[in-house]
Amino acid sequence: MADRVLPRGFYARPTLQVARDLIGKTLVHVTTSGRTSGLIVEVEAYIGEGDPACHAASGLTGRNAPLYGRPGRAYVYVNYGIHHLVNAVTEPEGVPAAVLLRAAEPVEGIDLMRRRRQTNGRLARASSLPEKDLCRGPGNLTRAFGISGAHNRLDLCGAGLFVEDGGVGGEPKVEWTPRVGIRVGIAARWRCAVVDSACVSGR
DNA sequence: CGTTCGATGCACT
DNA sequence: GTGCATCGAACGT
Repeated sequence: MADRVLPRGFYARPTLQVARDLIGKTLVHVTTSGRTSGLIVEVEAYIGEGDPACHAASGLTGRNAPLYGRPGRAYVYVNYGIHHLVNAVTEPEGVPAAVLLRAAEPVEGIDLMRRRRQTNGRLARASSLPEKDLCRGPGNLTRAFGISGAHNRLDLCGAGLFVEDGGVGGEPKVEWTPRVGIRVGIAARWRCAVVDSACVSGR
């Protein structure tokens, strides 16, 4: 297949540009259980120590170190004790910033996603989920894709977990809104989402 | 419809 | 000990 994996140079740019350009791209995770992929429809930017909502707001710590590292790597952490959230590290190395992947439209491995959603985690559902909800919300996305703490610092420019150039038709129409679920830094409109996508998480 | 709230791990103070 | 970049069940209206 053609090598459509986004190169490191894609991530080593201003975070808002990376966020915008990730919309419509394809997130792919290949495991022994199978291949899952989906179109990215919602992201959020977290930019630098001056951003109060960014994990780097208090400077370098053991947890947020990946934010300061190479662009194009994954920053995965646990929040609320039960959800893994995945980010793509951006900007040149040394600048702590990333794009949070919040929602995707399932493309490949939908049965596998559904199985992961139903069997993984403490909040498993008994009934079968609508396809559009499988990767709706950052916690749901990581569960459907089988992304866990083991993926922290993983290079997104290699094999396994990566983002591909979608090559799908025209550019989707997007909107910029305040970020969701945070208590500080709500003024910045750094959430980018596809307008009218059923797979975008709402408020 | 709407809002509230418990689950749950761990980094940080 | 505190506070989350969440989710969905369980309520109330």
